[in-house]
Amino acid sequence: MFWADKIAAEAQGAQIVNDSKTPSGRVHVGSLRGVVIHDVIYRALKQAGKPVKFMYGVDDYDALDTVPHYLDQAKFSPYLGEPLCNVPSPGEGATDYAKFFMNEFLEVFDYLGVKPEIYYLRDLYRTGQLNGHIDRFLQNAHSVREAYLQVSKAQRADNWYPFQVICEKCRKIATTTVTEYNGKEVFYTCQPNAADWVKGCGHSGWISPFDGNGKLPWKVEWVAKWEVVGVTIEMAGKDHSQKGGSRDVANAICRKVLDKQPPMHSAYEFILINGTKMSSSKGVGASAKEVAELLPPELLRFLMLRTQPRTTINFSPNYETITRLYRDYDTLISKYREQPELNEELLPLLYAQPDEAIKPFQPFDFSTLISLLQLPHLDIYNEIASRSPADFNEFDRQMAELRVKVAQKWLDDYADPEEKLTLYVDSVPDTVNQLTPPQIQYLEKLIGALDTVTAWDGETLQTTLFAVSKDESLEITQPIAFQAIYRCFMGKDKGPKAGALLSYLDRSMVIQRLQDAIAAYS
RNA sequence: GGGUGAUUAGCUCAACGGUAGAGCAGUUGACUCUUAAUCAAUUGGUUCCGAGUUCGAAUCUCGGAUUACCCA
Repeated sequence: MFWADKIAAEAQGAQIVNDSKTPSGRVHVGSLRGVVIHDVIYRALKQAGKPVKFMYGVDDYDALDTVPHYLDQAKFSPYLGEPLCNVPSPGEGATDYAKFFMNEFLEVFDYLGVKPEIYYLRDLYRTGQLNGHIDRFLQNAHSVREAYLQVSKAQRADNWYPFQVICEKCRKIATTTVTEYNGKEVFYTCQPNAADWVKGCGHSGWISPFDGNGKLPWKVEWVAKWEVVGVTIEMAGKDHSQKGGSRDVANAICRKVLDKQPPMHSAYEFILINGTKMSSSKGVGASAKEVAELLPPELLRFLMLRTQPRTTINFSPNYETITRLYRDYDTLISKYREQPELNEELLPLLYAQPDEAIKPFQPFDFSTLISLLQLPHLDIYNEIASRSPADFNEFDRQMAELRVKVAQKWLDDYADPEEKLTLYVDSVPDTVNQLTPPQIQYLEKLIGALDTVTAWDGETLQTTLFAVSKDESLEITQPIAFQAIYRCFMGKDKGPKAGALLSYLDRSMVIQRLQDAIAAYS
Protein backbone atom coordinates (compact mmCIF):
# COMPACT_ATOMS: atom_id res chain seq x y z
CA MET A 1 0.00 0.00 0.00
CA PHE A 2 1.17 3.53 -0.71
CA TRP A 3 2.65 5.07 2.43
CA ALA A 4 0.15 7.91 2.74
CA ASP A 5 -2.79 5.56 2.34
CA LYS A 6 -1.44 3.45 5.16
CA ILE A 7 -1.50 6.48 7.42
CA ALA A 8 -4.98 7.35 6.20
CA ALA A 9 -6.21 3.83 6.80
CA GLU A 10 -5.02 3.89 10.41
CA ALA A 11 -6.61 7.24 11.25
CA GLN A 12 -9.79 7.09 13.28
CA GLY A 13 -12.32 9.91 13.24
CA ALA A 14 -11.89 13.48 12.13
CA GLN A 15 -8.31 14.53 11.48
CA ILE A 16 -6.40 17.79 11.50
CA VAL A 17 -3.08 17.62 9.70
CA ASN A 18 -0.65 20.33 10.76
CA ASP A 19 2.75 21.53 9.71
CA SER A 20 4.69 24.65 10.54
CA LYS A 21 7.62 26.72 9.53
CA THR A 22 9.75 29.45 10.98
CA PRO A 23 10.08 32.10 8.26
CA SER A 24 13.66 32.98 9.03
CA GLY A 25 14.91 33.28 5.48
CA ARG A 26 14.77 31.81 2.03
CA VAL A 27 13.32 28.39 1.75
CA HIS A 28 15.52 25.49 0.79
CA VAL A 29 14.07 22.78 -1.40
CA GLY A 30 14.41 20.39 1.53
CA SER A 31 11.62 22.19 3.40
CA LEU A 32 9.27 21.36 0.58
CA ARG A 33 9.38 17.71 1.41
CA GLY A 34 7.51 18.28 4.65
CA VAL A 35 4.98 20.44 2.87
CA VAL A 36 4.33 17.83 0.22
CA ILE A 37 4.24 14.97 2.72
CA HIS A 38 1.59 16.71 4.81
CA ASP A 39 -0.40 17.64 1.76
CA VAL A 40 -0.30 14.06 0.50
CA ILE A 41 -1.46 12.72 3.86
CA TYR A 42 -4.25 15.27 3.78
CA ARG A 43 -5.28 14.16 0.30
CA ALA A 44 -5.00 10.50 1.19
CA LEU A 45 -7.39 11.06 4.07
CA LYS A 46 -9.80 12.85 1.78
CA GLN A 47 -9.43 10.06 -0.74
CA ALA A 48 -10.30 7.59 2.01
CA GLY A 49 -13.44 9.60 2.71
CA LYS A 50 -12.37 10.74 6.16
CA PRO A 51 -13.11 14.23 7.46
CA VAL A 52 -9.88 16.20 7.49
CA LYS A 53 -8.43 19.71 7.64
CA PHE A 54 -4.97 20.87 6.69
CA MET A 55 -3.46 23.64 8.80
CA TYR A 56 -0.14 25.42 8.42
CA GLY A 57 1.34 27.50 11.21
CA VAL A 58 3.82 30.31 10.72
CA ASP A 59 6.10 30.58 13.74
CA ASP A 60 6.70 34.27 13.39
CA TYR A 61 7.05 34.99 17.11
CA ASP A 62 10.38 33.17 17.04
CA ALA A 63 13.46 35.35 17.30
CA LEU A 64 15.70 36.30 14.42
CA ASP A 65 18.77 34.27 15.34
CA THR A 66 21.04 34.87 12.38
CA VAL A 67 21.08 37.34 9.54
CA PRO A 68 21.20 35.32 6.32
CA HIS A 69 24.27 36.02 4.19
CA TYR A 70 22.19 37.46 1.35
CA LEU A 71 20.87 40.28 3.55
CA ASP A 72 22.58 43.49 4.66
CA GLN A 73 24.33 42.52 7.89
CA ALA A 74 24.64 46.05 9.19
CA LYS A 75 20.98 46.76 8.61
CA PHE A 76 19.59 43.61 10.17
CA SER A 77 21.98 42.62 12.94
CA PRO A 78 20.48 45.23 15.34
CA TYR A 79 17.26 43.21 15.13
CA LEU A 80 18.86 39.95 16.25
CA GLY A 81 16.83 38.48 19.09
CA GLU A 82 13.60 40.22 18.14
CA PRO A 83 10.51 38.32 17.03
CA LEU A 84 10.51 37.81 13.26
CA CYS A 85 7.19 39.58 12.89
CA ASN A 86 8.68 42.75 14.42
CA VAL A 87 11.71 42.88 12.14
CA PRO A 88 11.33 45.13 9.09
CA SER A 89 10.80 43.54 5.73
CA PRO A 90 13.92 43.16 3.59
CA GLY A 91 11.93 43.95 0.46
CA GLU A 92 8.84 45.50 -1.03
CA GLY A 93 5.37 44.09 -0.69
CA ALA A 94 5.42 42.85 2.89
CA THR A 95 4.77 44.49 6.25
CA ASP A 96 7.57 42.65 8.04
CA TYR A 97 10.38 40.15 7.81
CA ALA A 98 8.28 37.09 8.61
CA LYS A 99 5.60 37.93 6.07
CA PHE A 100 8.20 38.71 3.44
CA PHE A 101 9.78 35.27 3.52
CA MET A 102 6.51 33.52 4.18
CA ASN A 103 5.00 35.12 1.09
CA GLU A 104 7.84 33.70 -0.94
CA PHE A 105 7.09 30.31 0.53
CA LEU A 106 3.38 30.67 -0.12
CA GLU A 107 4.06 31.29 -3.78
CA VAL A 108 5.62 27.86 -3.88
CA PHE A 109 2.60 26.43 -2.06
CA ASP A 110 0.43 27.94 -4.69
CA TYR A 111 2.61 26.55 -7.45
CA LEU A 112 2.40 23.08 -5.94
CA GLY A 113 -1.33 23.26 -5.40
CA VAL A 114 -0.90 22.98 -1.64
CA LYS A 115 -3.80 24.74 0.02
CA PRO A 116 -3.66 24.60 3.80
CA GLU A 117 -5.32 27.08 6.11
CA ILE A 118 -2.50 29.40 7.15
CA TYR A 119 -2.34 30.82 10.64
CA TYR A 120 0.25 33.10 12.20
CA LEU A 121 1.48 32.62 15.73
CA ARG A 122 1.53 36.38 16.24
CA ASP A 123 -2.25 36.33 15.83
CA LEU A 124 -2.69 33.43 18.25
CA TYR A 125 -0.64 35.30 20.84
CA ARG A 126 -2.00 38.80 20.33
CA THR A 127 -5.64 37.80 20.25
CA GLY A 128 -5.22 35.95 23.50
CA GLN A 129 -6.01 32.51 22.09
CA LEU A 130 -2.98 31.10 23.83
CA ASN A 131 -3.57 32.86 27.16
CA GLY A 132 -5.09 29.81 28.79
CA HIS A 133 -2.17 27.65 27.85
CA ILE A 134 0.37 30.25 28.86
CA ASP A 135 -1.19 30.34 32.29
CA ARG A 136 -1.31 26.58 32.49
CA PHE A 137 2.32 26.08 31.54
CA LEU A 138 3.47 28.83 33.89
CA GLN A 139 1.48 27.28 36.74
CA ASN A 140 2.98 23.90 35.91
CA ALA A 141 6.49 25.09 35.25
CA HIS A 142 7.85 22.35 37.50
CA SER A 143 6.33 19.65 35.25
CA VAL A 144 7.76 21.31 32.17
CA ARG A 145 11.18 21.36 33.82
CA GLU A 146 10.83 17.69 34.68
CA ALA A 147 9.94 16.84 31.10
CA TYR A 148 13.01 18.65 29.82
CA LEU A 149 15.18 16.86 32.34
CA GLN A 150 13.76 13.40 31.79
CA VAL A 151 13.55 13.42 28.03
CA SER A 152 16.41 15.55 26.86
CA LYS A 153 18.49 15.64 30.04
CA ALA A 154 18.35 19.41 29.96
CA GLN A 155 18.66 20.84 33.45
CA ARG A 156 16.66 23.98 34.12
CA ALA A 157 17.00 26.16 37.20
CA ASP A 158 14.31 25.76 39.84
CA ASN A 159 13.05 29.24 39.13
CA TRP A 160 13.02 28.80 35.37
CA TYR A 161 9.67 29.40 33.74
CA PRO A 162 8.67 28.35 30.22
CA PHE A 163 8.12 31.82 28.89
CA GLN A 164 9.95 34.56 27.08
CA VAL A 165 8.87 38.14 27.37
CA ILE A 166 9.46 40.72 24.69
CA CYS A 167 11.70 43.17 26.54
CA GLU A 168 9.87 46.46 26.97
CA LYS A 169 13.07 48.37 26.57
CA CYS A 170 15.07 46.66 23.83
CA ARG A 171 12.24 44.68 22.12
CA LYS A 172 14.23 41.47 22.12
CA ILE A 173 12.56 38.19 22.96
CA ALA A 174 15.53 35.84 22.81
CA THR A 175 17.27 37.51 25.74
CA THR A 176 14.68 37.40 28.47
CA THR A 177 14.17 34.89 31.25
CA VAL A 178 11.20 34.66 33.58
CA THR A 179 11.80 33.78 37.21
CA GLU A 180 8.47 34.42 38.91
CA TYR A 181 4.77 34.17 38.15
CA ASN A 182 1.95 35.38 40.39
CA GLY A 183 -0.96 34.31 38.24
CA LYS A 184 -1.25 37.68 36.54
CA GLU A 185 2.24 38.89 35.84
CA VAL A 186 5.69 37.48 35.38
CA PHE A 187 8.98 38.88 36.56
CA TYR A 188 11.56 38.92 33.80
CA THR A 189 15.11 39.95 33.23
CA CYS A 190 16.69 40.84 29.92
CA GLN A 191 19.99 38.99 30.26
CA PRO A 192 23.11 40.85 29.13
CA ASN A 193 24.79 37.50 28.50
CA ALA A 194 21.81 35.72 27.04
CA ALA A 195 23.64 34.06 24.17
CA ASP A 196 26.82 34.48 22.21
CA TRP A 197 24.92 35.89 19.25
CA VAL A 198 22.82 38.44 21.12
CA LYS A 199 23.08 40.55 24.26
CA GLY A 200 20.19 41.69 26.44
CA CYS A 201 19.86 45.22 27.79
CA GLY A 202 19.64 44.26 31.46
CA HIS A 203 16.15 45.60 32.00
CA SER A 204 13.88 43.77 34.42
CA GLY A 205 10.35 44.11 35.69
CA TRP A 206 6.85 42.74 36.05
CA ILE A 207 4.59 42.32 33.04
CA SER A 208 1.55 40.38 31.96
CA PRO A 209 2.54 37.31 29.91
CA PHE A 210 -0.71 37.46 27.97
CA ASP A 211 -2.02 38.95 24.73
CA GLY A 212 1.22 38.92 22.84
CA ASN A 213 3.66 40.25 25.45
CA GLY A 214 5.81 37.20 24.97
CA LYS A 215 5.90 33.64 23.82
CA LEU A 216 6.24 30.10 25.05
CA PRO A 217 9.53 28.38 24.25
CA TRP A 218 9.34 26.46 21.03
CA LYS A 219 8.81 22.95 22.40
CA VAL A 220 6.11 24.14 24.77
CA GLU A 221 4.53 26.34 22.14
CA TRP A 222 4.26 23.30 19.91
CA VAL A 223 2.08 21.59 22.50
CA ALA A 224 -0.11 24.66 22.97
CA LYS A 225 -0.52 24.90 19.23
CA TRP A 226 -1.68 21.28 19.02
CA GLU A 227 -4.32 22.05 21.58
CA VAL A 228 -5.57 25.30 20.13
CA VAL A 229 -5.58 24.06 16.56
CA GLY A 230 -6.71 20.55 17.41
CA VAL A 231 -3.87 18.79 15.62
CA THR A 232 -4.08 15.00 15.24
CA ILE A 233 -1.34 14.33 12.71
CA GLU A 234 1.96 16.10 12.41
CA MET A 235 5.16 14.69 10.96
CA ALA A 236 8.53 16.21 11.64
CA GLY A 237 11.86 16.22 9.90
CA LYS A 238 14.42 13.76 11.08
CA ASP A 239 16.40 16.48 12.82
CA HIS A 240 13.53 17.19 15.22
CA SER A 241 12.43 13.59 15.55
CA GLN A 242 15.39 12.14 17.41
CA LYS A 243 14.97 10.48 20.73
CA GLY A 244 15.32 13.25 23.28
CA GLY A 245 14.85 15.77 20.49
CA SER A 246 12.42 18.61 20.34
CA ARG A 247 9.45 16.56 19.24
CA ASP A 248 10.13 14.04 21.95
CA VAL A 249 10.20 16.76 24.58
CA ALA A 250 6.97 18.27 23.23
CA ASN A 251 5.31 14.86 23.39
CA ALA A 252 6.38 14.44 26.99
CA ILE A 253 5.08 17.87 27.96
CA CYS A 254 1.82 17.10 26.24
CA ARG A 255 1.40 13.92 28.27
CA LYS A 256 2.68 15.30 31.53
CA VAL A 257 1.10 18.72 31.72
CA LEU A 258 -2.01 18.30 29.63
CA ASP A 259 -2.41 14.60 30.26
CA LYS A 260 -3.19 14.00 26.58
CA GLN A 261 -1.81 11.90 23.79
CA PRO A 262 0.28 13.91 21.34
CA PRO A 263 -0.64 13.87 17.64
CA MET A 264 0.37 10.99 15.43
CA HIS A 265 3.96 11.43 14.39
CA SER A 266 6.58 9.98 12.13
CA ALA A 267 9.90 11.30 10.90
CA TYR A 268 10.79 12.09 7.36
CA GLU A 269 14.23 12.23 5.81
CA PHE A 270 15.97 15.04 4.01
CA ILE A 271 16.47 15.80 0.39
CA LEU A 272 20.10 15.80 -0.49
CA ILE A 273 21.38 17.84 -3.35
CA ASN A 274 24.26 15.97 -4.78
CA GLY A 275 27.54 17.31 -5.90
CA THR A 276 28.93 20.79 -6.13
CA LYS A 277 27.69 21.29 -9.66
CA MET A 278 24.81 23.43 -8.58
CA SER A 279 24.89 26.53 -6.42
CA SER A 280 27.92 28.74 -6.39
CA SER A 281 29.80 27.73 -9.51
CA LYS A 282 26.93 28.17 -11.92
CA GLY A 283 24.94 30.65 -9.95
CA VAL A 284 22.05 28.25 -9.56
CA GLY A 285 21.17 26.87 -6.20
CA ALA A 286 18.77 24.66 -4.41
CA SER A 287 16.28 27.16 -3.11
CA ALA A 288 12.69 26.04 -3.37
CA LYS A 289 12.04 28.75 -5.88
CA GLU A 290 14.84 27.69 -8.16
CA VAL A 291 13.87 24.05 -8.20
CA ALA A 292 10.29 25.08 -8.78
CA GLU A 293 11.44 27.06 -11.79
CA LEU A 294 13.03 23.94 -13.23
CA LEU A 295 10.41 21.32 -12.52
CA PRO A 296 6.69 21.63 -13.21
CA PRO A 297 4.56 21.20 -10.10
CA GLU A 298 3.40 17.67 -10.74
CA LEU A 299 6.96 16.47 -11.25
CA LEU A 300 8.22 18.26 -8.17
CA ARG A 301 5.44 16.70 -6.12
CA PHE A 302 6.09 13.36 -7.73
CA LEU A 303 9.75 13.55 -6.83
CA MET A 304 8.94 14.04 -3.17
CA LEU A 305 6.08 11.67 -2.70
CA ARG A 306 7.01 8.58 -4.68
CA THR A 307 9.72 7.74 -2.18
CA GLN A 308 8.71 6.77 1.32
CA PRO A 309 9.25 9.54 3.86
CA ARG A 310 11.90 7.51 5.68
CA THR A 311 14.13 7.22 2.65
CA THR A 312 16.56 9.96 1.80
CA ILE A 313 15.86 11.56 -1.53
CA ASN A 314 18.96 12.20 -3.51
CA PHE A 315 18.10 14.83 -6.02
CA SER A 316 20.61 16.13 -8.49
CA PRO A 317 19.44 18.04 -11.49
CA ASN A 318 21.50 15.85 -13.80
CA TYR A 319 20.49 14.03 -16.95
CA GLU A 320 19.95 10.69 -15.33
CA THR A 321 17.89 11.87 -12.38
CA ILE A 322 15.69 14.18 -14.34
CA THR A 323 14.98 11.87 -17.24
CA ARG A 324 14.23 9.06 -14.81
CA LEU A 325 11.78 11.26 -12.97
CA TYR A 326 9.98 12.00 -16.23
CA ARG A 327 10.10 8.41 -17.36
CA ASP A 328 8.58 7.12 -14.13
CA TYR A 329 5.90 9.76 -14.30
CA ASP A 330 5.17 8.92 -17.93
CA THR A 331 4.78 5.24 -17.15
CA LEU A 332 1.98 6.06 -14.74
CA ILE A 333 0.27 8.68 -16.87
CA SER A 334 0.28 6.33 -19.86
CA LYS A 335 -1.30 3.60 -17.78
CA TYR A 336 -3.96 5.95 -16.57
CA ARG A 337 -4.61 7.15 -20.10
CA GLU A 338 -5.20 3.62 -21.30
CA GLN A 339 -7.42 2.80 -18.38
CA PRO A 340 -8.65 5.84 -16.49
CA GLU A 341 -9.48 4.06 -13.29
CA LEU A 342 -7.70 4.73 -10.06
CA ASN A 343 -5.98 1.77 -8.54
CA GLU A 344 -3.35 1.46 -5.89
CA GLU A 345 -0.53 1.81 -8.34
CA LEU A 346 -1.89 5.07 -9.70
CA LEU A 347 -2.50 6.84 -6.41
CA PRO A 348 0.95 8.46 -6.41
CA LEU A 349 0.03 9.95 -9.76
CA LEU A 350 -3.17 11.37 -8.33
CA TYR A 351 -1.36 12.83 -5.33
CA ALA A 352 1.24 14.35 -7.63
CA GLN A 353 -1.34 16.55 -9.31
CA PRO A 354 -1.43 20.15 -8.17
CA ASP A 355 -5.14 19.98 -8.93
CA GLU A 356 -7.56 17.43 -7.68
CA ALA A 357 -7.96 15.42 -10.87
CA ILE A 358 -5.58 13.76 -13.30
CA LYS A 359 -5.70 15.08 -16.83
CA PRO A 360 -4.35 12.24 -18.92
CA PHE A 361 -2.17 12.95 -21.93
CA GLN A 362 0.28 11.22 -24.23
CA PRO A 363 3.70 12.09 -22.90
CA PHE A 364 6.42 13.09 -25.31
CA ASP A 365 9.65 11.51 -24.18
CA PHE A 366 11.77 13.99 -22.24
CA SER A 367 15.20 12.63 -23.11
CA THR A 368 14.27 12.83 -26.78
CA LEU A 369 13.48 16.50 -26.33
CA ILE A 370 16.84 17.13 -24.73
CA SER A 371 18.53 15.52 -27.64
CA LEU A 372 16.44 17.29 -30.27
CA LEU A 373 16.96 20.67 -28.69
CA GLN A 374 20.68 20.31 -29.17
CA LEU A 375 20.50 19.88 -32.90
CA PRO A 376 21.05 23.24 -34.51
CA HIS A 377 18.58 24.66 -37.03
CA LEU A 378 15.84 22.28 -36.01
CA ASP A 379 12.26 23.40 -35.50
CA ILE A 380 11.42 21.58 -32.32
CA TYR A 381 7.68 21.93 -32.75
CA ASN A 382 7.73 20.49 -36.26
CA GLU A 383 9.87 17.71 -34.95
CA ILE A 384 7.41 16.94 -32.15
CA ALA A 385 4.55 16.93 -34.61
CA SER A 386 6.29 14.59 -37.03
CA ARG A 387 7.32 12.18 -34.30
CA SER A 388 3.95 11.98 -32.62
CA PRO A 389 1.27 9.39 -33.18
CA ALA A 390 -1.78 10.29 -35.25
CA ASP A 391 -4.03 10.82 -32.25
CA PHE A 392 -1.68 13.28 -30.59
CA ASN A 393 -4.15 16.00 -29.64
CA GLU A 394 -3.98 19.65 -28.72
CA PHE A 395 -3.54 19.02 -25.02
CA ASP A 396 -0.80 16.47 -25.65
CA ARG A 397 0.93 19.08 -27.75
CA GLN A 398 0.63 21.71 -25.03
CA MET A 399 2.12 19.35 -22.49
CA ALA A 400 4.99 18.59 -24.86
CA GLU A 401 5.65 22.28 -25.30
CA LEU A 402 5.84 22.77 -21.55
CA ARG A 403 8.45 20.07 -21.52
CA VAL A 404 10.41 21.84 -24.20
CA LYS A 405 10.77 24.78 -21.81
CA VAL A 406 11.95 22.56 -18.99
CA ALA A 407 14.40 20.75 -21.23
CA GLN A 408 15.76 24.03 -22.52
CA LYS A 409 16.15 25.42 -19.03
CA TRP A 410 17.90 22.28 -17.94
CA LEU A 411 20.31 22.52 -20.86
CA ASP A 412 20.98 26.19 -20.22
CA ASP A 413 21.38 26.18 -16.46
CA TYR A 414 22.09 22.68 -15.21
CA ALA A 415 23.55 20.37 -17.84
CA ASP A 416 27.19 19.44 -17.52
CA PRO A 417 29.39 19.67 -20.60
CA GLU A 418 29.63 15.89 -20.77
CA GLU A 419 25.86 15.65 -20.69
CA LYS A 420 25.58 17.96 -23.65
CA LEU A 421 26.08 17.23 -27.25
CA THR A 422 29.35 18.55 -28.58
CA LEU A 423 30.23 18.43 -32.21
CA TYR A 424 33.95 18.12 -32.77
CA VAL A 425 34.25 20.64 -35.59
CA ASP A 426 37.90 21.62 -35.41
CA SER A 427 39.51 18.57 -33.90
CA VAL A 428 39.27 14.83 -34.18
CA PRO A 429 37.93 13.28 -30.95
CA ASP A 430 40.03 10.66 -29.18
CA THR A 431 37.27 8.13 -29.57
CA VAL A 432 38.38 7.42 -33.15
CA ASN A 433 41.03 5.25 -31.54
CA GLN A 434 38.28 2.91 -30.43
CA LEU A 435 37.03 2.27 -33.95
CA THR A 436 36.98 -1.40 -34.90
CA PRO A 437 37.96 -2.93 -38.26
CA PRO A 438 34.34 -3.40 -39.40
CA GLN A 439 33.63 0.20 -38.50
CA ILE A 440 36.62 1.36 -40.53
CA GLN A 441 35.33 -0.59 -43.50
CA TYR A 442 31.96 1.00 -43.00
CA LEU A 443 33.48 4.47 -42.95
CA GLU A 444 35.46 3.74 -46.09
CA LYS A 445 32.31 2.73 -47.93
CA LEU A 446 30.56 5.75 -46.53
CA ILE A 447 33.10 8.16 -47.97
CA GLY A 448 32.30 6.90 -51.43
CA ALA A 449 28.58 7.16 -50.89
CA LEU A 450 28.74 10.64 -49.39
CA ASP A 451 30.94 11.84 -52.19
CA THR A 452 28.26 11.10 -54.72
CA VAL A 453 25.14 11.81 -52.74
CA THR A 454 22.94 14.25 -54.68
CA ALA A 455 21.38 16.28 -51.89
CA TRP A 456 23.10 17.30 -48.65
CA ASP A 457 20.18 17.25 -46.25
CA GLY A 458 19.28 15.35 -43.12
CA GLU A 459 16.85 12.92 -44.68
CA THR A 460 19.06 11.95 -47.60
CA LEU A 461 22.08 11.55 -45.41
CA GLN A 462 20.21 9.43 -42.92
CA THR A 463 19.08 7.16 -45.73
CA THR A 464 22.60 6.94 -47.01
CA LEU A 465 23.96 6.00 -43.61
CA PHE A 466 21.43 3.21 -43.38
CA ALA A 467 21.92 2.03 -46.92
CA VAL A 468 25.67 1.73 -46.51
CA SER A 469 25.30 -0.09 -43.20
CA LYS A 470 23.25 -2.65 -45.09
CA ASP A 471 25.95 -3.26 -47.66
CA GLU A 472 26.31 -7.00 -47.90
CA SER A 473 30.07 -6.90 -48.05
CA LEU A 474 30.15 -5.44 -44.55
CA GLU A 475 29.78 -7.42 -41.38
CA ILE A 476 28.25 -4.73 -39.25
CA THR A 477 25.00 -4.14 -37.44
CA GLN A 478 23.14 -0.87 -37.53
CA PRO A 479 23.93 0.27 -34.00
CA ILE A 480 27.64 -0.43 -34.51
CA ALA A 481 27.63 1.47 -37.77
CA PHE A 482 26.07 4.51 -36.15
CA GLN A 483 28.48 4.21 -33.27
CA ALA A 484 31.28 4.72 -35.79
CA ILE A 485 29.76 8.04 -36.84
CA TYR A 486 29.39 9.24 -33.27
CA ARG A 487 32.96 8.26 -32.52
CA CYS A 488 34.16 10.39 -35.39
CA PHE A 489 32.13 13.53 -34.72
CA MET A 490 30.99 13.58 -31.11
CA GLY A 491 33.51 11.74 -28.99
CA LYS A 492 30.76 9.42 -27.79
CA ASP A 493 29.30 6.03 -28.60
CA LYS A 494 25.75 7.24 -28.94
CA GLY A 495 24.10 10.31 -30.27
CA PRO A 496 21.10 11.89 -31.88
CA LYS A 497 19.93 11.47 -35.43
CA ALA A 498 23.18 11.19 -37.31
CA GLY A 499 21.90 12.34 -40.71
CA ALA A 500 20.70 15.65 -39.33
CA LEU A 501 23.97 16.05 -37.52
CA LEU A 502 26.10 15.65 -40.63
CA SER A 503 23.87 17.88 -42.70
CA TYR A 504 24.95 20.87 -40.61
CA LEU A 505 28.55 20.27 -41.58
CA ASP A 506 30.22 20.81 -44.95
CA ARG A 507 30.47 17.81 -47.19
CA SER A 508 34.21 18.30 -47.62
CA MET A 509 34.68 18.58 -43.88
CA VAL A 510 32.73 15.39 -43.21
CA ILE A 511 34.70 13.43 -45.78
CA GLN A 512 37.97 14.85 -44.51
CA ARG A 513 37.05 13.80 -40.98
CA LEU A 514 36.23 10.28 -42.05
CA GLN A 515 39.55 10.06 -43.84
CA ASP A 516 41.36 11.40 -40.79
CA ALA A 517 39.64 8.83 -38.62
CA ILE A 518 40.64 6.02 -40.94
CA ALA A 519 44.17 7.36 -41.09
CA ALA A 520 44.36 7.51 -37.31
CA TYR A 521 43.44 3.86 -37.23
CA SER A 522 46.04 2.61 -39.67
C1' G B 1 31.30 9.72 23.75
C1' G B 2 25.60 8.71 23.78
C1' G B 3 21.30 8.06 20.57
C1' U B 4 17.90 7.50 16.17
C1' G B 5 16.90 6.25 11.09
C1' A B 6 18.71 4.01 6.68
C1' U B 7 21.24 -0.29 4.13
C1' U B 8 17.26 -5.12 -1.02
C1' A B 9 19.85 -6.40 -8.76
C1' G B 10 24.98 -2.05 -11.83
C1' C B 11 21.40 2.48 -10.67
C1' U B 12 16.56 4.37 -8.54
C1' C B 13 13.17 1.98 -5.64
C1' A B 14 8.91 -1.97 -4.29
C1' A B 15 7.64 -5.96 -1.10
C1' C B 16 6.98 -5.25 5.84
C1' G B 17 6.32 -13.01 8.93
C1' G B 18 4.58 -16.96 3.83
C1' U B 19 7.90 -18.57 -3.63
C1' A B 20 12.41 -11.33 -3.25
C1' G B 21 9.73 -7.76 -7.78
C1' A B 22 9.52 -3.25 -11.22
C1' G B 23 11.71 0.55 -14.23
C1' C B 24 16.23 1.91 -16.24
C1' A B 25 21.11 0.16 -17.40
C1' G B 26 23.40 -4.44 -19.40
C1' U B 27 23.20 -8.68 -22.86
C1' U B 28 20.97 -10.96 -27.38
C1' G B 29 18.04 -10.57 -31.60
C1' A B 30 14.95 -7.56 -35.25
C1' C B 31 14.59 -2.92 -38.08
C1' U B 32 17.16 0.97 -45.41
C1' C B 33 15.38 6.23 -41.91
C1' U B 34 12.18 6.05 -34.16
C1' U B 35 19.21 5.69 -34.08
C1' A B 36 20.62 9.25 -26.75
C1' A B 37 14.17 7.55 -29.20
C1' U B 38 11.45 1.55 -31.64
C1' C B 39 10.01 -3.76 -30.93
C1' A B 40 10.98 -8.63 -28.77
C1' A B 41 13.63 -11.84 -25.62
C1' U B 42 16.95 -12.16 -21.58
C1' U B 43 21.04 -12.01 -17.74
C1' G B 44 21.43 -10.24 -13.01
C1' G B 45 20.17 -10.73 -5.50
C1' U B 46 24.10 -15.11 0.70
C1' U B 47 18.04 -8.76 0.88
C1' C B 48 25.40 -5.09 4.55
C1' C B 49 27.75 -9.04 8.05
C1' G B 50 27.03 -12.53 12.40
C1' A B 51 23.93 -14.86 15.87
C1' G B 52 18.90 -15.72 17.90
C1' U B 53 13.20 -16.36 17.87
C1' U B 54 9.92 -19.14 14.33
C1' C B 55 7.32 -24.65 10.73
C1' G B 56 8.96 -20.33 7.92
C1' A B 57 12.86 -13.99 8.47
C1' A B 58 14.52 -8.92 3.66
C1' U B 59 10.64 -8.34 7.45
C1' C B 60 10.90 -9.64 14.59
C1' U B 61 15.23 -9.66 18.65
C1' C B 62 20.48 -8.93 19.94
C1' G B 63 25.47 -7.83 18.40
C1' G B 64 28.82 -5.61 14.48
C1' A B 65 29.86 -2.66 9.85
C1' U B 66 28.78 1.48 6.71
C1' U B 67 26.13 6.06 6.27
C1' A B 68 22.99 10.25 7.49
C1' C B 69 21.33 13.10 11.32
C1' C B 70 20.50 14.55 16.58
C1' C B 71 22.52 15.30 21.50
C1' A B 72 27.07 16.08 24.49
